[in-house]
Amino acid sequence: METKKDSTEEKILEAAKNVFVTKGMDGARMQEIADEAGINKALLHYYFRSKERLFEAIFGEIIKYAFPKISRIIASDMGIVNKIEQFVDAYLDVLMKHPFIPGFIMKELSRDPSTFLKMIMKFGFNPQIVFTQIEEAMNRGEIIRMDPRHLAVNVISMCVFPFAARPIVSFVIFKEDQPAIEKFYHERATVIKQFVVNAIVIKP
Amino acid sequence: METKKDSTEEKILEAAKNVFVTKGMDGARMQEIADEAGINKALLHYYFRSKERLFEAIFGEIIKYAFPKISRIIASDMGIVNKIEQFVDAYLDVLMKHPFIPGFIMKELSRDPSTFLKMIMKFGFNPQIVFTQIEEAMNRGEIIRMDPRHLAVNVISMCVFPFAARPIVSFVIFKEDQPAIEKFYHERATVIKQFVVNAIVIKP
DNA sequence: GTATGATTTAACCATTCAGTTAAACTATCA
DNA sequence: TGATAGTTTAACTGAATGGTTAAATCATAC
Repeated sequence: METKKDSTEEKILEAAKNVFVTKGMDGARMQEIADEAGINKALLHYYFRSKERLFEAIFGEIIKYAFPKISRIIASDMGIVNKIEQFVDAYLDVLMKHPFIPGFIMKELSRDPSTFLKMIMKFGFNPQIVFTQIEEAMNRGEIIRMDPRHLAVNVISMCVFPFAARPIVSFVIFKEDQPAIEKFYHERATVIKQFVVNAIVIKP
Repeated sequence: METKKDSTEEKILEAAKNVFVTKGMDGARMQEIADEAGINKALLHYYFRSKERLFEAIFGEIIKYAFPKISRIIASDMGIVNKIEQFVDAYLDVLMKHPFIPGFIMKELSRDPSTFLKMIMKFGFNPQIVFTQIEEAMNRGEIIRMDPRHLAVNVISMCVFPFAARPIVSFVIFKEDQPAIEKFYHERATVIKQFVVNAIVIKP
């Protein structure tokens, strides 16, 4: 019984993810989720008692992706430039696989900040570690002087924002030319790394 | 007779903006808007017949801010580096005055992309102009070679994203230390300009 | 074959919410 | 004074929606 994972439950989770991600908690309709999962409302409630519970299931799942084992990269003891490059690669990799995450998080963030920030705390990464490391590199003259917090925000912005604003980017720049869009997003990692290195690394 | 602007209507618009901006179209409640405006639901419908109409009024207003007279800067014939710097200054200025805009747009974008993209079209700025100018500067060896579209996305990302993700930034980095947050956001323009110049300008 | 759990059907309940209505009240203007 | 626009109060309608329920059906295992 249920050798892999219960197929219906997975269908529900998949459908719920799609609907919640595009419509948000408020906009999502249980009926729509049921339809998309190819079942009926009764069965949907049979699996997940309430909309609230279903949402939390999805939400937790997504957060796990959003703040991934990148902590490990951050905590590692490699050089800062190397570390930034690995961070960008790892983060872009996650985003390419789950491009809807930024949009979803932005939406739910203002709706209910408290539960969200609680979630973040659980992953409790300490940015101070990176900030200190950046400052040391500056003192050694490896990279230019700048507020480490601004540097971090710059890097993360360039990684995340294009996914949050994907519809605008794809419409304004690419007129919905799908293959070109795909290509563009695949190039992001390389471009960002190059851009950051150019901006901060001091050549001897 | 309404010498300035009808005070009640303005109270409504102000209240509606606040509610729509934090809750989104779906999450917003007419009752809440009425309460926040210090009036009752009946009067609210007396001024704006429906939630739709009220939302559209707010939406149009906000879009006007979001895509401001920056077009003029883009179309001007100053040098590209200068132009980027002026763009960043102007854009950050708008964002500092209306910091809620990015979050709002992100939310409503996935809910109803069509009406939104229609709005954008109206402002019909042609990014191709800037792209061409960037390429010319590259050919003259003023700035390094890179896909102009990536450059544009990088700059805009660094400008906009911190506002869209403001709650996270202020929580993770600043632990809600308001004055520090304010200071940080005021520094953004200078930091971004410096960062971009470092990244792309070729020193002779 | 029968028991059990999964699934459907379809009706239903309770609540929330946008929007309406009518009546009364207030202030202002003419 | 009386007309008029703005405003309140309070009750209501109607639709959408989350959630429940009971009975019927289907599949599978025992």
